[in-house]
Amino acid sequence: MKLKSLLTNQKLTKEFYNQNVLEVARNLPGKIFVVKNRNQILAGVIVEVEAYSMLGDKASHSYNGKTVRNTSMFSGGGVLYVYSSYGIHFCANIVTGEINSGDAVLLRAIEPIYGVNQMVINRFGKEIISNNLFKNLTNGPGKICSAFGIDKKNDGIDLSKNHIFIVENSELRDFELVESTRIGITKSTDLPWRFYIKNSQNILNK
DNA sequence: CCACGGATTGGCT
DNA sequence: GCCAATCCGTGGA
Repeated sequence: MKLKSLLTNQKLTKEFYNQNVLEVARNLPGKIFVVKNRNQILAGVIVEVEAYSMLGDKASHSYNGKTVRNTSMFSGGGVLYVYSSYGIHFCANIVTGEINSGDAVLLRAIEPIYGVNQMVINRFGKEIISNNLFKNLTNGPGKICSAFGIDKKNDGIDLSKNHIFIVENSELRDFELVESTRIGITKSTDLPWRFYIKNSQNILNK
């Protein structure tokens, strides 16, 4: 995809984000996540997500209601919710639904398409040449934030008004969406709220 | 005030 | 496959 084409693709709308969290989660794979900095574009195709909901989902940060950490989950569809994980990493979520929904979609894996060199530097602190590196760059929620330079300072931003956003994919090929239970959690493990693109090279635990 | 554990990752066995 | 790293939000005392 040409860079010009990518930047003229339409941003996902408030109407899209305001849908039910499962509807958004099923439709985010294939879309393009973009971080636009002063002199560079970092972008990739979303290939794996998980839905988290305040309602009936004990694994969700919002399950027990609004707190200091999860405030962004109550800010309405199209807001970014970033939290620190294990004190070491950051994870990024797309808030869905209306104000106070407490629902969000976790970005679990992305297939890089622009700014790969910069992502490598962001992740490893230096340039590394390796064929194997590409698959390992953004195939996890903490890795995505590291590669795209996302941290707590980006928590609560509106995806429609900032340098971080998601656009339609004008060159998307047909793909099969796989539904499964979520991974890395200990509560509500029965909910089939993980969605990923079948045969993607950028997903662990297929 | 304090103790606990987690929506992860990477290194070592 | 197993486990340490590392820290802060959260909830109970």
